[in-house]
Amino acid sequence: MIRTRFAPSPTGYLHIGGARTALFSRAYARRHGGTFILRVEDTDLERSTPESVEAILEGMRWLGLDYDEGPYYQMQRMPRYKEVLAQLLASGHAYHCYASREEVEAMRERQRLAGLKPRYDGRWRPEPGKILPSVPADVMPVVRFKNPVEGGVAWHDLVKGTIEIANAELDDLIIARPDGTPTYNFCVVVDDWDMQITHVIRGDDHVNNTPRQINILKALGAALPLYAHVPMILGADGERLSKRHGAVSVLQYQEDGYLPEALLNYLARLGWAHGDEEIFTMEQFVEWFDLEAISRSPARFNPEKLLWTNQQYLKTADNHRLAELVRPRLERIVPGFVAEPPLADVVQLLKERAGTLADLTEAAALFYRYTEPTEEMLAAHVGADAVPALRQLAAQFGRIEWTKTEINAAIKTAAAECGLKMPGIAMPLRVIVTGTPHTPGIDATLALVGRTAVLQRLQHFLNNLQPPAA
RNA sequence: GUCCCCAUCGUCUAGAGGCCUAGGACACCGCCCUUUCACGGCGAUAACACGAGUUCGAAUCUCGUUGGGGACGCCA
Repeated sequence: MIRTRFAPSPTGYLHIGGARTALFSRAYARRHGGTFILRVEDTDLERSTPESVEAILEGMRWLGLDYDEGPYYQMQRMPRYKEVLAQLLASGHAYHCYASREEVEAMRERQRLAGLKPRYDGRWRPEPGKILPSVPADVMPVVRFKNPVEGGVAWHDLVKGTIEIANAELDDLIIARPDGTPTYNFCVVVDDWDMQITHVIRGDDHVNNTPRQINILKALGAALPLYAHVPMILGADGERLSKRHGAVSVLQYQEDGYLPEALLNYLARLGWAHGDEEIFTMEQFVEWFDLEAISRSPARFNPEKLLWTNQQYLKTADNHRLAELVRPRLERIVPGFVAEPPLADVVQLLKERAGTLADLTEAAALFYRYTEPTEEMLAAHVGADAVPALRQLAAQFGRIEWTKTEINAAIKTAAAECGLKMPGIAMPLRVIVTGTPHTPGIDATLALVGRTAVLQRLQHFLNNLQPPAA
């Protein structure tokens, strides 16, 4: 039975890198009928906040990344960690270290200066026949894991292949602070062990933690999970993705008007591919997903392709769903918003031309608030030769059946009778009725704006025409 | 600096020795469609980092170089 987990630390929002890891982790479990677990790694009291927990859960919810178990919270598992800690101490796999923080930092500084990798030198590590320094009275010790000195650690990474690291590269890491609270590498091990995680799927930045965790697992006599390290997401400049590159929070994309399935689809394609497939459903993704197919090198985040992906989803999204997504946005920008014409109809007309819900909202606003065309706009688009046709239409529009087809017919007739080509009449109408030169097809637009408003605006324009200079 | 990992169009990628005069997608450019803006259709430009091997044959295997990313916390 396959069990995977997503283990974010609540020190900020859910970012897109985390979301992708969660997506992969979940897809792998689903693919194999396994269990996907959410575990909140909140042992950093200084930085973890309940707001972050909520933001992460909210992000997962929005994306539809549901889980089968959890959320588990590490802070609620303290007794268990302390128990295992005592076990490790008792078995001689861990020891107390009284070196002060300053002392260790000085040690690291010296090593760095000497061109070495900064490592704890094991001064408090007990060895047969070794005499330890005398215990200072005023220092509370940390607990260090007694890492093997000889040999190395190797594992077959499911995305990267075999990785091998010499134990000589590792040092005795701190697994508990002076106050007794356990640290990350230790909690992860105990959790993965207790929760019987079979596949640890996580970001590339954890590769270096893996040998340490394997060593602790071995000291505990625990079975080793399989590991899969997925490459990082980089910004457009190839640097590690950060706020500097624009939105990194999943919820920011929600706010910017992206559909969750579009974001997920884009994220899935970042570092993973199934032949030439670009747009696919979550079901297909789960069916096709395979850890071995994940790319081994980091990928750059490309906002333009995300936008395109979103557009693909917008085009085929259900009108009523889109209407409900656009409604609150419209309410924000149109005072006293009333959904007449029906939002679903407006959305149907506009969704093919929008990249985001924000675009869609902006375009839809045209049907719910009217801004009179500026003088410049009129000068640019409404020639004197259009006036007769406009007069004719003002009369005609009152009589016809108010449908796209009838409106279209009336416009064509008026244009023909007044010797105008389509743009010669469509543009003036567009500008006068909507206040903007960019709208969908004029017939469909007028149909939705409604007969009353169209006639009123047209009449208003005609009434205000300056009489020709006599 | 030390260790780990990586390397195909600008970007995301297909490619697991001959199917590759390297395919798809985004972006960019051009043309078409057109009632404006879009959508859409068609087309063009564009890549196997470099150098040695192995092999009848290498984008695909090996080594090196260069470049990039990650890690080196009493953060996770």
